[in-house]
Amino acid sequence: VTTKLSERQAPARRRILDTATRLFYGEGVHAVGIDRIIAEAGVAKATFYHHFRTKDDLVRAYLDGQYQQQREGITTVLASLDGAEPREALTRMFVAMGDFGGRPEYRGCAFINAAAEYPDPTHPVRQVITEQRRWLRNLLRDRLTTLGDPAPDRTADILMLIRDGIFVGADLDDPAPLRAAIPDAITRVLPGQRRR
Amino acid sequence: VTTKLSERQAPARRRILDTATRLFYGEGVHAVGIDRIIAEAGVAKATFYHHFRTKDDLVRAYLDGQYQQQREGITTVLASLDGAEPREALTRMFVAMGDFGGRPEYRGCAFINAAAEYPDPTHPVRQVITEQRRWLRNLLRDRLTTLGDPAPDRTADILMLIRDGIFVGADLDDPAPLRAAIPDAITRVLPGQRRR
Amino acid sequence: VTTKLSERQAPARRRILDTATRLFYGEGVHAVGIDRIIAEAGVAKATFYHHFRTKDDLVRAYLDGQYQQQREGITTVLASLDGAEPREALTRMFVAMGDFGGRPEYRGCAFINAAAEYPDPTHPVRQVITEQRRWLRNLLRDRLTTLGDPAPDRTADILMLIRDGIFVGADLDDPAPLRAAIPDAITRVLPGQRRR
Amino acid sequence: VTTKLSERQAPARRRILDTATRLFYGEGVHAVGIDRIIAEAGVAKATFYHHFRTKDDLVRAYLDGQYQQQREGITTVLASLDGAEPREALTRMFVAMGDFGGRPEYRGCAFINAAAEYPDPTHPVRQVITEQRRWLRNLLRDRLTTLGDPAPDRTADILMLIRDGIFVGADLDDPAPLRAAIPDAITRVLPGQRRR
DNA sequence: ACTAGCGGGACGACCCGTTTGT
DNA sequence: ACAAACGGGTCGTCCCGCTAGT
Repeated sequence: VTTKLSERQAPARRRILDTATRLFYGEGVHAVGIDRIIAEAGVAKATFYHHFRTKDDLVRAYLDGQYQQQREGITTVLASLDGAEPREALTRMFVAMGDFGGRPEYRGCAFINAAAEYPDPTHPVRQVITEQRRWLRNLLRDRLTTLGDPAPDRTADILMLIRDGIFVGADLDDPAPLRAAIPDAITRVLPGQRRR
Repeated sequence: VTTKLSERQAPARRRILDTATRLFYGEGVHAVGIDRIIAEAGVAKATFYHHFRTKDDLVRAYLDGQYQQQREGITTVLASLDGAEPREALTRMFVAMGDFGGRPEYRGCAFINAAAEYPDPTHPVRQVITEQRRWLRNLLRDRLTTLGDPAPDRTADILMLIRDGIFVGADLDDPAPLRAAIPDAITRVLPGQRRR
Repeated sequence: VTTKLSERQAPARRRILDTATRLFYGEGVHAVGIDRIIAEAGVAKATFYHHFRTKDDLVRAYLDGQYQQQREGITTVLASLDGAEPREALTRMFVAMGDFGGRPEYRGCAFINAAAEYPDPTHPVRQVITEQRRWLRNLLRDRLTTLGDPAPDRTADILMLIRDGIFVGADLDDPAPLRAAIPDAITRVLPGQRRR
Repeated sequence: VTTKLSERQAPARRRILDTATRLFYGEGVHAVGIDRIIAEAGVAKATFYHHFRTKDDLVRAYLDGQYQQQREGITTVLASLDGAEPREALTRMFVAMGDFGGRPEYRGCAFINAAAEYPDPTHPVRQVITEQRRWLRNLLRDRLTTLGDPAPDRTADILMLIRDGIFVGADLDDPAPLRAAIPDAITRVLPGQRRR
């Protein structure tokens, strides 16, 4: 007569983290209190503090989750582009970012937004952000190296500018023209191609 | 025999706004309470609420100030570049942004940071941000038109990406390589110039 | 070049008292702050505190004014009923109370309402209320004596019940049936008249 | 060996409501702050806001409690008068009101007092008051019908006047003569009885 | 592992009545 | 007549800890 685990609802930790992700991303970290999270996750306070020592721990877990999701997302995109021409693949990757920014629930880059609320660069939360950025920059640089860019570090830095610009602009401006500009931007920035 | 107004300390409103600017920019809006602002500004609570109806009003005033300062800053830079070649002037403008991002007290773009804490796009605070962005994009587009860019709107969109990327990256990454990449980025993005 | 007093708007003290009367009666004493009164009266704070030492002083003045107005009102009604049969005059007086309670801006008896906000029976505000009630009861008793009531004190007490009931009920219940009941109530309560 | 729930001290919600009832009734709603209530109830603020979403919610609960108490009180009185002559029972009921008004801690009618602090007739607090009054009036009318009153609605309206007069006067005037007048008042008001 | 409830105390924004100086 | 100052008050929310019970 006991409910099997497989039939039970998502375990408490998952529910907490999912709820926190939704609320933190949608409304900001400081704007969402623990009480609201536990209420919407349907768990008791003690349960929350059993799984997360403090709110900041939860914020870290939230960003860790975002980091992993982003890696999986980009990995998937790149896998689907396996046969494509390298330059084309890179462009498609940035277009995918634009697509992401065009979704109705889009609310900016979780990392950039979190950084705005955690000014102290030594804060653990910031470390996740730093790690995510390093990972992405390395990925770009490796791709550029493969692609034969004579200055892959430099181009990677520039592509990072574009990336941040996309994530910020898709939130603050009209995403339509911005997304339309992405392939052009990548083309201009990548080396060795005649223009116009 | 009465103290002249000019000799008195900065009037209350100024002190409040200056303090708020320093704290909001340095630590985030939600992270700074009214009590702290009035304490550091050395004014009474009633005085604060005499000058600003609500905290959001103060936030608006803070961003309005940032907007104006930014306009003045860019105007000054452009004035000092009056004789320069248009393409060069534009590059210098972006380099100046990088310089701004290299300052020790730099903490990101006040507008992007504020947007992260005000998710609701209809909020008055967001309107200041929207206005600032429109102003900058128009300025860029006009410059590009003067410069003979065949697609000034498109290039302006791309330059906005670069701008946001600079302001974000200068906060989240090592600003040195980022700043070094700026002239290159502008060169690549601007039209009609042979590359490499 | 000085504006003649006769040309000026209502003097400050009057404007303050009128505004306070409107707001205190309409929204309650505790619910209305000094700031609001001076704003709506269009006077400076210093002016306010020049005319009234404290808020409680203003409340007293407000109730004094209500007291006087009520006396004048009743005096006027009675004067207009000078020739009427005494019993009829008394009835008319209570009907007039009901009429007062039927006005759209009616919000209950100023004295009863004020007493609800000033529980301490020794408070100056309460003394105005006590005085008003004594005055009215005496007036009723004298009328009843004139009218030949063998127990004027007793009947006055009962008529006071009716009065308070009218002022309370006209605010809390539908005033229409209440007002219709008034002449009947007086008839039943007054002595020596056959019924039905 | 664990303390049974029944042996523990009164649960938080009860303590809060009891304290609020005492203070709201004794000093007025606006005059009593949340902080004072939680201090005297010995609960934490979070506990308070766990049980009552806002202060107004507590005020509603306070009046709901008064309403129920009053119903129980009157029901008890009527039960104890079960065999009595109907007219006598009604008189006794009003005498009981007077007794209530004669108690040292008496501070007026909780409903009338609350209405004075909540001018807006659409406010939830007012709805409790309206309900209480409808209930009482209906009870009186039913009694009068039973008693053979040819105009039970009219007499009920008049008895409501008396009721309000008692509750107001017992607070604002000397309760002694007022209480002495009650049986006489009821006699005069009830139909069909020779007088004097 | 999870729940309900409670305690604690600092802090959030905002308003109170009052006084002073220009 | 205005602006500023003052100190404490309003209601409400913050994050976090703890106990008792399932």
